[in-house]
Amino acid sequence: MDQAALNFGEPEKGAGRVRVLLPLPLKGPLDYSLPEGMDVPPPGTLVRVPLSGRMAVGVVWPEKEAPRGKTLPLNKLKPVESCIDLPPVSTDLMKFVDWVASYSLSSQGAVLRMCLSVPAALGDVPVKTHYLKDHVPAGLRLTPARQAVLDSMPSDVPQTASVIADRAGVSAGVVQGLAKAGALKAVELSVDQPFSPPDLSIDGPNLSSEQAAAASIIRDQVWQGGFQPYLLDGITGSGKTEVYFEGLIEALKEPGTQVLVLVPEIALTAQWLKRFEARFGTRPVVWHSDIGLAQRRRAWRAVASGEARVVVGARSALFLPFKNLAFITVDEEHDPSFKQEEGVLYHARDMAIVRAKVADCPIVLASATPSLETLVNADDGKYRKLVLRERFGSAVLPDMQAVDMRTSAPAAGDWISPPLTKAMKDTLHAGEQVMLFLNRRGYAPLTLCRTCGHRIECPNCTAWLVEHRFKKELHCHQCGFMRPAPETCPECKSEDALVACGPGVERLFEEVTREFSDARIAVMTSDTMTNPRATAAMVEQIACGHLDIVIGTQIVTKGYHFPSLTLVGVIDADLGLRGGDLRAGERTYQQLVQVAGRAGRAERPGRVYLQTYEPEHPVVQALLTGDGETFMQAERQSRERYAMPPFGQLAALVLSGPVLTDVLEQGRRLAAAAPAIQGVQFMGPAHAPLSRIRGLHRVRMLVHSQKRTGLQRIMQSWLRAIPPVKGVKIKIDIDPYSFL
DNA sequence: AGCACGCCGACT
DNA sequence: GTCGGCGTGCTC
Repeated sequence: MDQAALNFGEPEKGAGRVRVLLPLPLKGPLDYSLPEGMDVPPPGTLVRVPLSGRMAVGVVWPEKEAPRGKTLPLNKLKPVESCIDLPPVSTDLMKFVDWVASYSLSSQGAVLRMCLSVPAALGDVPVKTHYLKDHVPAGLRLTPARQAVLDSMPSDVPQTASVIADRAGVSAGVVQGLAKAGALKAVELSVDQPFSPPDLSIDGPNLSSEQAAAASIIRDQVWQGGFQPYLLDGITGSGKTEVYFEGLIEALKEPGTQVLVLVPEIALTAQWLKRFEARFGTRPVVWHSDIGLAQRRRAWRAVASGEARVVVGARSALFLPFKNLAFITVDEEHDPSFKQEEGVLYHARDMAIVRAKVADCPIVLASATPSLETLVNADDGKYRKLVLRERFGSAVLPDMQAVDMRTSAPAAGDWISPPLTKAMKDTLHAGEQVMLFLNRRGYAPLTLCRTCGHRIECPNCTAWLVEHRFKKELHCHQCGFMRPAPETCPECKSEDALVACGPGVERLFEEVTREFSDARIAVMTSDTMTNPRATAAMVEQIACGHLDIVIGTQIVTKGYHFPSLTLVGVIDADLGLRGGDLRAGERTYQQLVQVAGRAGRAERPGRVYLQTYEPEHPVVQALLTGDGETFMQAERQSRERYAMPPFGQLAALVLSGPVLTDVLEQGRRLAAAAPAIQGVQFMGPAHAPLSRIRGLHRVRMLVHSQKRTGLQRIMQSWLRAIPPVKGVKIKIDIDPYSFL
């Protein structure tokens, strides 16, 4: 990550002219004139401006040293319509937008769009009529109902008619009648209730000496201020959360400060929020992709005004308009979901570092299984490392064992080996819970016709349709296509010839139901946990022991804590290794450590069974011996040897379009124009592993630089020179994580 | 992202 | 003969 050049040009005077950045993927800011009598709005001001026949909201952008290109004459410019009555966007945020845009090679406007992704927040906030007591006019007929209203109303807190009526035990009409008669005063109040500030006086739990030491270092840094990243490397159950909570508290002691906690989307659970509430006496401001429109507006405005002191959010929360950001935490920093794979492609963990640098504040990256990138930065001294080695309380790490599937094979058509079955029986006997982990949704990943050999594929993608037997449907996990599960082969019309191939969690459910007929079983996947309420209910059921066996995809690896769960069975420990991309080993190791961490968190020791066909694989060995350090050291050496990230840098190009020959032609042009640069290799074009998605053909290229930084410039000058092929889109992915 | 302008099918 | 399909292209 190139953190150089966070410099910013001084604002420049241009008479009656302002540059406005719009939240659109344009080349850069547009110029507008200032109407007669309007004060020059300072950079950061939100303005409403005309744009090809409509109104748009933008931000007055600082002038760079030299305005590139030709400037339009003042009289050709459209005037700014008005300034919006909201606090101006901070200089920090503008620097951050510029930085992210130039790092990710996307337009500033596309990045700004992530900051202003709340159209509702920029308009007027809806109001609701509230009522207060007024002087009762002479001659008012005071019926018993009216009297009840006046008696039950507080004298100073405005309330809505329905609340007042409820409390008085009358209908809302009575309240409106009183208001009409002048006995009540109407006040229009925003429907957005303010967030209550965190309570810093609540006593925290007693910290272990290790936790206390780490917390005190973070607290000192927060108190002192200034940019400094920390790696908080603590095994599962070591109480990392309590440690960074201490950092939050220290930051919040200063009036007006704000703190941000970034978490993987999926980890924003009711359990996490409950924990927060216990420590701070209130809920934090929550931000993620599917909070409702009203909540979005309320949260955005509260962040912009400074009222929101603590924000917990998924990666997009990085782009909120903080006024005074004083501390950032990235929890589970290794989590691959921090990489944004659509639109502006960025890694939220890396951009959080930049955000902290711009805000000049400390940042903590927390994980039980830190990414190699972060470990290297810590070893290089860029990040300070804090280590927690003890599990909190009396909990001990689970006992891991491998099941060699070559010698302990399950019965034909089954997926659970005899040793794991036995362990499950013992665990259930002891009144404890079992979790089975299989990172595959649905019943079976492939449906095959025994007669003609036809494989049922998605019509739009090069991908098999996955059977979802609970819903009696076949789904494409790439594009969302679905169709009813057929009875006969769609190709040869044979009856009873379709067979499901390979396991999925639903199939596992079938097997478990058969083998453990009186066990209470839950399946946890994104298909069964579609809304937070259903999720919370299921989690509660498991946590209080109403379920015996949990079968889940990666969704179970994050954020949950089940006290009587003592056995974890990993159905296919090799699954993640097959893709063979550069981080396959690292990612599988991290994921399996995280699943294993679900076992035996309370006083009961846990056991983990890893079913594998390759027990001697370094990942499996690292898990069995508990020696992750040696494993990551080996990973590090191999990355260093081949100058792979973070020792070198990668950029991927994905070309896509409806006509394959056009896409290939674009690839050929790009390859032909690739510059010869020492230490930089251009690879491809080649068909992408997923060669068609949503009907678009895909071709990939990869650029590899031996140097750690600076690939952007090379990419830019290379791509600028290429004539575009119509109907072909080019996506640039700096620091790619997906190679599909 | 909108909203324009711009060339080819089913309607009064 | 028109209304309108959404395919490229521009927005100060």
